[in-house]
Amino acid sequence: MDRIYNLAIVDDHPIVIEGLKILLSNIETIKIVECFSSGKNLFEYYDLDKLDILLLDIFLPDSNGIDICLKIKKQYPKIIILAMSSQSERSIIFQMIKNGANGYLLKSASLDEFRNCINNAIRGQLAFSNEVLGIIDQPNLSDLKTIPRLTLREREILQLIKKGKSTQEIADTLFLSFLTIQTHRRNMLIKFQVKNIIELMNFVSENGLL
Amino acid sequence: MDRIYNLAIVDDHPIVIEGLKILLSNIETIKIVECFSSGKNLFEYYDLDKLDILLLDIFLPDSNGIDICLKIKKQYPKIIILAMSSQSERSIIFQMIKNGANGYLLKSASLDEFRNCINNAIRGQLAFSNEVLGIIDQPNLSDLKTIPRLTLREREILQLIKKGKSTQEIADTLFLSFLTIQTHRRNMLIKFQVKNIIELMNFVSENGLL
DNA sequence: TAAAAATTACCTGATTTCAAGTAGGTTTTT
DNA sequence: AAAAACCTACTTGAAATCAGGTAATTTTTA
Repeated sequence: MDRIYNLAIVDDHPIVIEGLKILLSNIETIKIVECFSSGKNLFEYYDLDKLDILLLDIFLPDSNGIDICLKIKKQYPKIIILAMSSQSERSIIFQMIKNGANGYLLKSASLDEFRNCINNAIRGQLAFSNEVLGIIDQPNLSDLKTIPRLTLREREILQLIKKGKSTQEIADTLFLSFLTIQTHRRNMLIKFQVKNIIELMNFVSENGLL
Repeated sequence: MDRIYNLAIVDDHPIVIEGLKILLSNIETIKIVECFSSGKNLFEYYDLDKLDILLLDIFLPDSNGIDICLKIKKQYPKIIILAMSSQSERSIIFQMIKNGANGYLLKSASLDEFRNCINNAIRGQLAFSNEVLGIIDQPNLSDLKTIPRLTLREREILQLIKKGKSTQEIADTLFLSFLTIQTHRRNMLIKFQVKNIIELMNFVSENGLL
């Protein structure tokens, strides 16, 4: 447990990198070897196989942490990947874990949480910041049951609903009967088990449909 | 120009605050007097009139930088306010300037940009980070009309609407009459000139209210 | 302290959405 | 070719939202 871990950061916010540097300078077992501002920069790095830990932002200008995580883990399974994000979308957290991430922390986490998560991840645990734990804790049925997929028409109608169009307006733009649109709306409410359009919109955006 | 400027930071990301501290430690004319993690914490501060500069995050847990900026500028017009955000919604930038902000910088800005903006703002200039300048350049008519701000109650109700709650459910959770909620809903539709809740939700999220 | 804004709550009536069921025709899959 | 899924469209009726107006009380601001 005495070895020095080589750590790299991927984040497009220089100010965040600066903060992380300070934070990590207090941990003697860690050495920051490189900071990247995009996924491209990361993959261009010549010495990836020397890395032990990767702090990975989810939202990046040219890519996203979810895909990067999968790619890195495939090639270098030993690298410990800690996902960071300022948002806490439930499904993103799960996708990240599914892709092999060793932890997930919100940028709003305290400095202590950051330190703890990094240390725990080194010890081989799955590490989450407190707020993330809270999100994971609430068992969400939608994690278990497969998400029904949208048909072509449904997607089309959903896009118009999202723009704030009423049933009548949708019927007019698609040259369909008002009643047909009503049926599609109802089918979607049933299929996604929600009780109104807003819940439907939430479900759709949370699960990246559309 | 030799004086020391008292600076405060409002940001709910400890890691960002840490980074800013380091960044600002290189500027001799600036002294960080306080860091706040929410709008509430800021307004509870006893010594606001001693502040010269405020670095203000737009997205905060309890409020938003746009409202905070207006309120601060009204009471303490001399305080230099620099808005920070990780997103670059055009209308938010303009709203911020309209409310008296002295600059706007993206958190993805380089450390030099941060430094320059702060220095320029001190010199009395409107300071923008490069990417923000690019966004401002494309003229857009909808920037002119002021976006009405939400009252406390409205925000509260809007948050419940966003969760998919019906008028009756909102009335129950807030211990108010069904009719009162209806009135608030209607007021919001009128005030933001939209025709239904979905358009309202869109408007709100596009403009970073809530 | 007076004026303005916000919060609460009511009424009436139109419009829209939601719920449940049916059903014929088309497209896709097995 | 049959089965399954999809798209279309209807009926009836309940529930929720939207639109317009009024108004008293409380809080905030000038």
